Amino acid sequence: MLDIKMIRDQTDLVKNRLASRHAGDEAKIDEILALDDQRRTALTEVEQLKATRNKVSKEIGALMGQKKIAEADAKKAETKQIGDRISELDKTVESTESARNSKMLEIPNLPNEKVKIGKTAEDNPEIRVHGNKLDYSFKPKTHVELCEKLKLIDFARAAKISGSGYLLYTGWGARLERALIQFLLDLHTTEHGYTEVSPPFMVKAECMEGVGQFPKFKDQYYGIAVGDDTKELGKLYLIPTAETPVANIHREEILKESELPIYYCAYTPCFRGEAGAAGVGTRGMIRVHQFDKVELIKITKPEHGYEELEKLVTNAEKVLQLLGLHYRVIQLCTGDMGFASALTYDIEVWSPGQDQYLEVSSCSNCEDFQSRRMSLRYKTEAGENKFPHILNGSGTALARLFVSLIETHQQPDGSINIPAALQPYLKADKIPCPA
RNA sequence: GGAAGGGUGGCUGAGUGGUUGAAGGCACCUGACUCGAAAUCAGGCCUAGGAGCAAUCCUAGCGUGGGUUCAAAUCCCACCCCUUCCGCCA
Repeated sequence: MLDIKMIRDQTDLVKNRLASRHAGDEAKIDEILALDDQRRTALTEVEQLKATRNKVSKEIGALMGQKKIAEADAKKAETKQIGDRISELDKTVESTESARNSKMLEIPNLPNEKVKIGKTAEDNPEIRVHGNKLDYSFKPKTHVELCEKLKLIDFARAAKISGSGYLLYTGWGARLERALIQFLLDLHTTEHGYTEVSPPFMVKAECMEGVGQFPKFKDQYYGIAVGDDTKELGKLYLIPTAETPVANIHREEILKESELPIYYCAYTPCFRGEAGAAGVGTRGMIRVHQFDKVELIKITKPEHGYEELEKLVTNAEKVLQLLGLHYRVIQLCTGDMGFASALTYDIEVWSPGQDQYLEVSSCSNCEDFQSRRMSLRYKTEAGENKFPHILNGSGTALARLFVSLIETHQQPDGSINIPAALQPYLKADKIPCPA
């Protein structure tokens, strides 16, 4: 969330930057300020009353010690009334504070000043392109055709057991998925210096809130119940990305400056309701309710946040380079950025079968937006507590990577060539096409 | 799920309802002593919110949330977590 002090002191700046997202959030700022003002008025008064009560209570203690019971009783009567007023004001402070905080949780992050002002994905600037679209001597098949022909995925039976939007990997398909996970984790841990973690796949609501998924996008995620116990429903949620558990690892901690930067990478499945997205690009593996992903997370000092983001993007790109895939890097404009992000690069890999680019990685610096929400700080050498920058990036999403990989490397005979970097993991140099 | 025990500052560990934000110790920081270090001595050393230009002051916090009281780490209630044992289980 945003710093309430910044909202107070630089109101116009905050409003302008929010307005650049074209989401109408700037209108909520005045409501927040009004509540904040009410809260502080009540707080100032109640704190003065409490100071008085504390003082008198001590005097009562002293009088009791001297056995001056009558005088003590007189003072008790005096503070009794103060007590009533205090509990009244305490309620005001609490209600205005909680109303203010709820509203603040719905305000997205401010775009960094480097971000291009724009409204939609049309306005996203392209940063760089790697490789180019291959010319095929035959009409390239789509990944759906390839998966069916090579029996990599059984779409029909996945739908039978779980409904639409789920994948049943089979045979070479399952092996390829597993090989990719292993390849990605090895790359990031041994080449890029990340520490591998394997987190829970279910988290508390406060973790969802910590990274910005709650409260605004609650209807996008799966809540878990034990059996039919509805009391349990809503206590835990299936993670939509490893970012959720991993970014929260150090929540409510004060790290030492010397511990930063922290680099984590994690493989997890990701669960997304995709509410409202039905029918939009839902063919095959492009948009599903469950997919695998290797995620990269960094916790850094604010002054290093952006150079670390550049490195993170490079780390994700390395995956695509090693797999021989054509891709481009774009920067999201203000109107297209996610809720928590201050600056985001998307990496889109080319899919010959779809004849379009597919987003396989989104790398963001959320600055201190998430660390404030989860109360993660670090102590500087000077003894000051500061909020670190939290960065996340896919390194990369698997389902779409799978799509691009098999479509790109398909051969005229229907088989799929495996790039050299992946061969040791799959223990094969091609996936054969059954007759 | 059942039984017992336990949750106090970075760690350890006291705490009869009333100068206890919290003794003592350890660790850490600053200064003194020293050529330097160790030892010793003096001081400092949590977090959040609010007022103030500032120095500083005030409020809150002893697992969490309620309650009793003029006053709660201390009494009452509920919940959470940890340890051990039992049950169940991949």
